[in-house]
Amino acid sequence: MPLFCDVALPVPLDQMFTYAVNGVVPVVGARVLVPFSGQRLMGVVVRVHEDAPKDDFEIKPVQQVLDDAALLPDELMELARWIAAYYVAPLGEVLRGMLPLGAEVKRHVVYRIAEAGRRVLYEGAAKGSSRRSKLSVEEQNREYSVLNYLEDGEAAKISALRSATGANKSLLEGMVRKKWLTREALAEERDARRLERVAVLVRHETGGGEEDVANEVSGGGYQVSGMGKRLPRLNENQLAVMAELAAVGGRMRVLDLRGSLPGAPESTLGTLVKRGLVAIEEVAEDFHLGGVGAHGKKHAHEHALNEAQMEALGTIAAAMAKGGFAPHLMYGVTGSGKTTVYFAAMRRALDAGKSALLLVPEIGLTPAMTGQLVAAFGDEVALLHSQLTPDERAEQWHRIRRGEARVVVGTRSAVFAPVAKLGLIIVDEEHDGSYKQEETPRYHGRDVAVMRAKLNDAVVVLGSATPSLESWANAEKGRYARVEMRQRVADRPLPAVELVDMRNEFKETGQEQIFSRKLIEETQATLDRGEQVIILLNRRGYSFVVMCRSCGGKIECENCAISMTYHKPVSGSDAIAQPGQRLECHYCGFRRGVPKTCPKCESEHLYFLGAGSQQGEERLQELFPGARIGRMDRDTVRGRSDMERLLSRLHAGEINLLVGTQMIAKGHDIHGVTLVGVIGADFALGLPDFRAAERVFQLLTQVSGRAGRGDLPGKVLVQTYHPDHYAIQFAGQHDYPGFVAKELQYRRWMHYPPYAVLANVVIQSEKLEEATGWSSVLGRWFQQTRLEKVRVLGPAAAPIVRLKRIYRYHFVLKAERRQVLGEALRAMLRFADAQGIPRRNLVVDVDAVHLM
DNA sequence: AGCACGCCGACT
DNA sequence: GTCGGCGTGCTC
Repeated sequence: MPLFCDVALPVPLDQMFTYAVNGVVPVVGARVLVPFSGQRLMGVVVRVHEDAPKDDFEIKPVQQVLDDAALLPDELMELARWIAAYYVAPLGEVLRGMLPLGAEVKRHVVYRIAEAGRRVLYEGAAKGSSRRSKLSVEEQNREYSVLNYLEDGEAAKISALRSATGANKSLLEGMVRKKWLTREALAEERDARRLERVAVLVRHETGGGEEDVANEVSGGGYQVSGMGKRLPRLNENQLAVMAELAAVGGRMRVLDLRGSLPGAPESTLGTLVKRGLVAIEEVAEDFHLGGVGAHGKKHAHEHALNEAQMEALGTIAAAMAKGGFAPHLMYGVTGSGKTTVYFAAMRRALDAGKSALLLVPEIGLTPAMTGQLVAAFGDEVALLHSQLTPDERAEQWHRIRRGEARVVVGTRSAVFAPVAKLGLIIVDEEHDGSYKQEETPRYHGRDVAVMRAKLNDAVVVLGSATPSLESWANAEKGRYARVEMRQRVADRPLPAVELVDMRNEFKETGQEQIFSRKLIEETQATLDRGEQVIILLNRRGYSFVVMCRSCGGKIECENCAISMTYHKPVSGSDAIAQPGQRLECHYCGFRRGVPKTCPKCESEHLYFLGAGSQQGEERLQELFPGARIGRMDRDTVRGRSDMERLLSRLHAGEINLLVGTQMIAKGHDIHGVTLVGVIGADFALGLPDFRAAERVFQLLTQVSGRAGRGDLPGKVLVQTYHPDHYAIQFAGQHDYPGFVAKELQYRRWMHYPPYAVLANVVIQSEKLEEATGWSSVLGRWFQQTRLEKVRVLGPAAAPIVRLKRIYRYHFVLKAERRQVLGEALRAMLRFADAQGIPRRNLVVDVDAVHLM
């Protein structure tokens, strides 16, 4: 009986591939290595069966079965299938996102000498270099030495060839094209854990005696003998290394060895290895909780819970005790102590023998929370965040899979953590846009969390001070139980919010200023009282538009239809066109110098518009020369440690005035802050985005929440050009329910989520004609098929019509029911396929968050 | 996506 | 005549 297995491969193709099983029969959920279009790929087995495929394509055999048990449990396989169907994404790509094990299968290319290569080697040697060749003599020599190196017929990796001959990839590829070499792709399994180098003393038999090198060295001998031959004397450094190794029993981590002998040069060990006295072994590193310091915070569970927190915990705990799927929406104002409840609920889950998952937004994995987690859960916690290397990620993944970590905290993809006996999932700041993955598979971490809880009969808690309208509507419909905390802890008041009408400010002062008189005045007063100020200036860089006075054009990125942002050199002076300054595209990263004249009309009258955080900082420095100013944006915070440093300086009071982009709005708990200034947060209200009001409301509320978290009450000043807009008004009154009621009304009228399900379909191509042509082909199809109960808007140019050199047009599909939407999308993809529109040029984004 | 294959212009 | 650059089509 022939056996076949269907394998999901990480390629953008909506199908499985059938392979013949030879030898080991893989189980569903195991990884296999298979040949695929001249490559070797890792895939996941989704079905094992005996049905020979009808179509006669060549059935290739599975090359290697990598797991003898399912690496992904049934439950996660089911979740993967759900995601693939829901988000109209290939299952193989979904699975690739779930397994962080890219590190385990290392793909590499090996080269082997070919017949033609041998001929060149033997005949060409006499002929000398070909005159015809465009290559330099040096490169020809290099090619020759590559052939020489490979003469024995063994395959070699590029790294070996590079170090032996100095050949680079393009040289080797050139030789493959000339058919001098053949190339093979290999994929081999590797231990996922990080390897560390250990130095080991090599034992040598010395004559017939029992003595070995270690004894001789530690016994004070100055001569080392090996294999009966006398070796040259060792120098001091070498002896020190030998002695150190002998002293600890002959084995030591290379890292530690360096640490204990700081004086010895790096090369010493290498010399000893060459002489055969020391060997280097690579062993899997023991687990280290990478980079997590103990941030000596009090144990979270030691905090006494207040009444509202107890009630919230009670509801969640009761649901856990009862068992079964139970989704909750936890609406708690900023500063109401949601984190404390999360921790207590997670503790309950552990106590009940279950495990718990806490999802946080990208920036949310703050040092403070990390410290609290370690304090509360010790080494039972596994952290999965964006800054782990693939190896570290895999290491954490395996710890979780083995059941060593029952509390998992992480960003979006942590929702796939392979925990057993899942009892509780918490999604912190569930409204946060970073839960949406902006590449295939375009899943929403929050929604996947709810689905996973459902598949696991677990409790899920979506927490926020500004819940998404989708979640709020679900609570209204009774699908989610509601948990509310409307008071701040310790009865602290929410900050008073004052709006500053910038239109009046302009009328009265006659000039455009970043900071209003009111904000300057209040800032000064706050600093004078020894308190701290946070100012949100929601744009990076110095000026976000460079305009030409003559033609009115803006300087755009070469690759994108986007204005470039001006960044001042760090130690800049006031003068404008100086070297070192640059324009930067915040979408593709393209940089250029600042031109002297307009690229379009050559006019010299360029001017810089729109203040970003960099300019804000500079202005603040002028206004408050005595202030200790810090800036927090993507330019000053690159890694977690930068954020950590800024926050701890803020905590310590080393900074008393912090300016930054929206990353300052998220979750930080700094007690000395009593004034928050908000600049340009209402800019988004002018954008053609149906979620603009929701975003602005969330941002205002979140940043306001940074004020008055200590003993002193806080105040918020919002500078706005839209003081009457309901998002601004309701945010000023801390009236989330009021805002939601109004916004839901608008969404209902406009048939937008949560009253409709929506998908964005982007048609993209580097060639404008392709993008427009395919768009109209699809547009005509949509018109003709008149899909039932689906509204189609478009085709239209996407809001950013060109991004990274790719032209983009889009449709927005709206439907009342999800099923209908999914069918429409699949029908569209089938049509597109029949029309020969390549799948990679179509992006389907179900529940799109940005319609960019 | 990534790879092989094949057509075509450039160079000798 | 080769070399190598890129467009096309397929992948169990």
